[in-house]
Amino acid sequence: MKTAQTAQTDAAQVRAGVRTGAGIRTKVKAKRMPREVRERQMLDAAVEIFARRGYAAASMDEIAELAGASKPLVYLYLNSKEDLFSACIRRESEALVTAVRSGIDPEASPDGRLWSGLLGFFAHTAAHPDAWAVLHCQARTHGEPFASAVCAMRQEIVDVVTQLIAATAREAACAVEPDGREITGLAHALVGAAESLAAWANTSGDAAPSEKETAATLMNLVWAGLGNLMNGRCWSATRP
Amino acid sequence: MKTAQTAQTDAAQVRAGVRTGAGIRTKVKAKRMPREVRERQMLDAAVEIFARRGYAAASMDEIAELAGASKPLVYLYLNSKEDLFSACIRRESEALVTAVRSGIDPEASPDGRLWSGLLGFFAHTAAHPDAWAVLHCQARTHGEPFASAVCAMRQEIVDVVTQLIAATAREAACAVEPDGREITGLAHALVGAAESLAAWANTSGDAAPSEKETAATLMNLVWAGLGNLMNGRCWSATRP
Amino acid sequence: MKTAQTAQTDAAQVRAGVRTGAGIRTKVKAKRMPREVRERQMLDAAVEIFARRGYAAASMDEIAELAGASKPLVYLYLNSKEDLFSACIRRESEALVTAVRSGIDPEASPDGRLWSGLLGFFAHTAAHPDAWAVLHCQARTHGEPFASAVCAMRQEIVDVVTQLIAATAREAACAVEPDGREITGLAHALVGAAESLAAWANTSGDAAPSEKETAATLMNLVWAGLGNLMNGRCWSATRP
Amino acid sequence: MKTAQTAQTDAAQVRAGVRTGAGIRTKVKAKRMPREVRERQMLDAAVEIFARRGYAAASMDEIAELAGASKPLVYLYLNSKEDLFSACIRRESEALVTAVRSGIDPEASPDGRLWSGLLGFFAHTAAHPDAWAVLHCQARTHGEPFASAVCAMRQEIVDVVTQLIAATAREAACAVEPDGREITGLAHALVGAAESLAAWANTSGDAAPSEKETAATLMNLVWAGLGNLMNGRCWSATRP
DNA sequence: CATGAATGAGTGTTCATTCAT
DNA sequence: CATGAATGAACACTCATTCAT
Repeated sequence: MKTAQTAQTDAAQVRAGVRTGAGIRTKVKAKRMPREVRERQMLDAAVEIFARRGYAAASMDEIAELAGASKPLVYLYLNSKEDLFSACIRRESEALVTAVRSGIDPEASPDGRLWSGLLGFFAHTAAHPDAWAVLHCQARTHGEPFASAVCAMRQEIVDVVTQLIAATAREAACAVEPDGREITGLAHALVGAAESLAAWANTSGDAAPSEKETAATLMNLVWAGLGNLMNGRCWSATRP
Repeated sequence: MKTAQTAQTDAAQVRAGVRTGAGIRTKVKAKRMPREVRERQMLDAAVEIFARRGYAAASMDEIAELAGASKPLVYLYLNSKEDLFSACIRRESEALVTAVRSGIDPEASPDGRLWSGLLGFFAHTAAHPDAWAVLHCQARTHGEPFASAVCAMRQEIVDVVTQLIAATAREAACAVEPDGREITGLAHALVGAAESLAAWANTSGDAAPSEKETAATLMNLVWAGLGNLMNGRCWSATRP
Repeated sequence: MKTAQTAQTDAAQVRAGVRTGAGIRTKVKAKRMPREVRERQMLDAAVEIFARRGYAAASMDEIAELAGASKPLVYLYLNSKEDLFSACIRRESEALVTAVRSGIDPEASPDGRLWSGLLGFFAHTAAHPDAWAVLHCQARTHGEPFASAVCAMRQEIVDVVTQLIAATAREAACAVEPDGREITGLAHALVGAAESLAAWANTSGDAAPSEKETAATLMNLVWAGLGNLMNGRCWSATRP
Repeated sequence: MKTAQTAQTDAAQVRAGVRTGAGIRTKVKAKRMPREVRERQMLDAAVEIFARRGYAAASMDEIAELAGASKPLVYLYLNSKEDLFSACIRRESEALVTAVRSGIDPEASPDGRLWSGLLGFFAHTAAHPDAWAVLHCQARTHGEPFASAVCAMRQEIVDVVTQLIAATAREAACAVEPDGREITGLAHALVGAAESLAAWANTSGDAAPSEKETAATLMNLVWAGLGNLMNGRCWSATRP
């Protein structure tokens, strides 16, 4: 009977340790699993390899092996190396944006909302360093289709931050309504700072700061400035 | 007369626009130039191609063509792809550090010095986006020799910023001596914010803010926070 | 019917004669053959090209084409030019040693054994002139790994000859035990003479002597001298 | 004044030790020498490099450097790598044939003439191992023009030996007039044996036998057989 | 004639991708 | 669907050769 067979096959699942270069992950060699699952495994493997080797140096052989699938199957499901890379970027972009969005507590105070958004960002990038490496370092340097996908994701985050800052301004009934353009600039600066900190934290090895520390560093750096700006107080270059 | 004709032909050295893939630059096809000049052209071309395609995907053929030289000549002068990449990193690192250092007016006040340093960094990265892409995105993801070279450069800039902040702290007779690790984090955040702003400014088309405006945005965002930090005042998450 | 047509086409696999440079061999272009067979074809082609052009001048392209396969397949199976050359040497060495060994009738008299050994050596080198060219001319002039492999093979043959001569000496109850170094020299002389005769026979066209005649010529030339040496009788330069 | 200048230049002749790979020779860098001398230096260098690296792997740069001349001059005098190689073969072939011919004492007895011819051959190949390596190993494996040049040289030597054997037969008033074809075969065998012994002696390093020893080995091997043949006594395969 | 800038043509090697079984 | 045979197209790198100065 099919059920019994499947059960048996499941029980006898081959679990083999694989070492690919400095690879540590364990490859699960199981036959006949639903496409959805297989595809996820392929994307997992691809993200890992792309992060480790870079887009161009990553080999489809290695990805297929790490995914525990045959190369023709990878092509059947994901068409080409480019499409595979695109799929990685799409999945990881969405995951990151979701993590940031869902980290924000809409009931919190303005600074609390910014804080929780940052915390979501840093927690996600710390938990998925390969994904972050792909998005931050690989995707932007390998041709238009990839770069613009990442750009769109970035824009989404910038929008979130922009709305956060605008809301802050409104709630503070601030003296000077800052213009939209300046707010967008501030959002870009904030996101850039966060990205840079995330990359730094991920590559700091053992001495990496916790997500809370990283987020606090950034809040310390910018919150006072944001508050000043909301009240029309500017730093002025006394001696340009 | 033949002599005159030849002279004329020589004088009217062929200047042909070339399009290599998405290439836009104009290649100057001039034969027999001193090694120094050719080498600079090669580095220029290499930086551009490395930025556009990434280290691994960049082809020596394309670099040579863009440099207006043949591949063997590139190898004669620069030995190998690795060496060429190293040479790019070295040259661009030094240029960037020099730009930042020489932008700082040592007579200025602490905030003025930070302002002018940012402005220098900013102006340079905006003027040489390819160089910055190579340093920031490529060099760190392609093996030790490159990564450490970039790391050294980054450290120099962080040092500059660190000294700036430290000087600020001293002049402010600040209550709390900030620790080195936190300063490094702040420097990374600053650099990331600056980079992001630069990219945003570069892609804003007509409405692009001037470098001074961009730098002012960043100063507004961070100067107050830096001041607070120097005095031991932190933002605290009231509702974590 | 389409099925029938396809079947026919499959059955009538394209057999095309190819001329590569001065190539004469007929290449069999058959797709999808077992690895073992393809590998043998590759080695055949490699031996031919290495013999014709020399190790350094032989191109993997030409070898692949003559083998009726693509270059990547050659690399998949044989890894590199060096490994391919090694494989050739190994295969041909073993074949030659086997030919010599299996040609010797252990029941025969000493001279009969030498005769049959020569005949075996001779027949093999005449039948596989490319293989002999690779072993004799190429392998020794291209670096240690190759040289020592050929050296080992040569030693095996010298050993065979040595044992033959030693047996002769024993049976003849010879007066003087010849030293090993001299025997090695004699073996080299014999091999050189045999090789030279083989080449001469090969290029004599219609008037070419049979292998047996050639072998007889050599036996006539050396047997008496060998017998003398075994008995301590030397030719002496009466007038140096 | 020109004379003074030249004198000065001559006095300041650069004498630089060069190390090319395992190279040991000392390069004499002298300007303005007669073409004949320069050409000889070039051929010397070429023979050395061709022997050390093989024809294909030898680089014109290295040859020019070892010859102490500029590359364009090498091309001016010798046209191309092929022509240079041909010139080497021609010069060394002639030298070898001359050495063999002039070594033979026409007054000597038959065996004395053979002996002295062999001695000349072995002495020359031992004194010029690079030349012999080029003739024996390189020239025959790099295409028709070279192979046939060497073949012609070889034929000259075979002719010399053939005449020697024929003269021997005549002088011995031998019982059976051996036919010309058999004598030619014997000559080929002899020459091949000598070649093989020369190569062996040259590659034996420190333990290399002297020329007299080598020649004696060969005489011991063949003289008795030759004598027998001249008298119609053949070895016969008792048990073929 | 030396110097050194310059290159066309080719080398060994790799990899994404396909297809028959 | 896994297996493995098969390849087109490219890539880094080298070298004999030329020519202006």
